[in-house]
Amino acid sequence: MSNAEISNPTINDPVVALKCNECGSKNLITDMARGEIICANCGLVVEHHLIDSGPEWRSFSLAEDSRKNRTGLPVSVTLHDKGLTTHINSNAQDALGRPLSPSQKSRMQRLRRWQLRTRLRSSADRNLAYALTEIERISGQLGLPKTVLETAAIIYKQAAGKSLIRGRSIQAMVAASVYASARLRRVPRSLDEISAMTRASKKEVARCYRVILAELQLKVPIPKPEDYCIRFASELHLSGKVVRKALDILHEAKRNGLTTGKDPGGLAAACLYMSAIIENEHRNQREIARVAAITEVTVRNRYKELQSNLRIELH
DNA sequence: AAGACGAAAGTGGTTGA
DNA sequence: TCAACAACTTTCGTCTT
Repeated sequence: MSNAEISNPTINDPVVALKCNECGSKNLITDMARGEIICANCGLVVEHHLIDSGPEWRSFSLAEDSRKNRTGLPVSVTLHDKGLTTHINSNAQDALGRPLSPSQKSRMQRLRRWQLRTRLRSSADRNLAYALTEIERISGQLGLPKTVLETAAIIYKQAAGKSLIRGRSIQAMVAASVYASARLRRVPRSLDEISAMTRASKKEVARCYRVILAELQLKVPIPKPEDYCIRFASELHLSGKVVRKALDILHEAKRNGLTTGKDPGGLAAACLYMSAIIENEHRNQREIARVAAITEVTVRNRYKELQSNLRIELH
C-alpha cells in the first residue's frame, strides 16, 4: 500500500456521519480553533482531535525508519501545550552535524534561554499544566476511561478561558471538571467519590460544578441507575445474566413509577441485590452497599419497596 | 456468628411560601 | 430567608439461618 492510499477519515470525509451521541441532534458547531465539534443542542463535545493524531505512517525497515520518521508524540489535549513544544538542543551542532561558530553558539544559547523562559511563561500556563496532571491523577485513581479524562481537560480549559478558576481552588475546579465529564460521558461517579480524591470538600466541588454548568452552558444528563449497574456488577464479580435481570427489574420499576426522586445508585444496588439472588449469585447487603457507596438500610428499603410493588419472589 | 431486619433519631439538600 | 419535607444515614436491638 502506498502512502497516498492511506486516508484520513476525520479530515477527508464530510461531516455526514456525525451527530450528537447524546441527543442525536445533527446541529453541530465546529470549533476549529479548539479542534472540537460541539453539539449546538445539548453542548456535548461530540468529537475533538479534528486533526488526526494517529501515527503518520508505519515503517518496515531501518532505512525507511530514518526517512519516514514520525514527527512527534500523538497530539493530546491533556498536555498543556498539546505536546507541541520546540526543543532546542544544547549540543553545539547545526542540523548537518557541523560544529557551530562561537557567535552562532551564543545566539543559540540566547534562544534556548528564551525558549525555556516562555514555555511555562504565564502563571495561567503553569496552572493549566498542574490542573491537567491532577485531572489525569484523579481519573486514573477512579479508573475512568480516556474519553472522560479528555473531556474533563477540555471542560477545565474552557472554564479557565472564561476565568472561572480565579477565586476558586484549582483542586475543586479540577474535581468539578472530572465530575461533569464523567456524567457527560455517562460513566457517573458520585461527588463523594471524586471529592475524596482531592483536598477540596464535597461542598466546594459541588459549587464549582454548578458554576461550570451555568457558565459553559453544559446540558448534563441526570445519572441513570442503568449507568451504575454494570460498574457495580463488575466490582461484585456478578455475571452478565445478573446484570440483564437487574436491568429488567429496573425497567419494570420505572414503568411503575417507583424510581422518581430515588438515589440512582441505591436503585441499581437494590436491583442487583435481587437479581443476584434470583440468579443464584447471592451477595450480601453489606457488600452491595459498599460498592454502591450507600448504607445497607437504603439497599434494604429500596429492595423491599421494589419487591412488594413488583411482586418479585425471592428464595 | 453472620446476615437480615426495622425502628428511631439525625443530617444535608430541595422546595415553596 | 425560613420552615417543611423526602430521602438517606447512623445506630442499635432483635430475629433468622
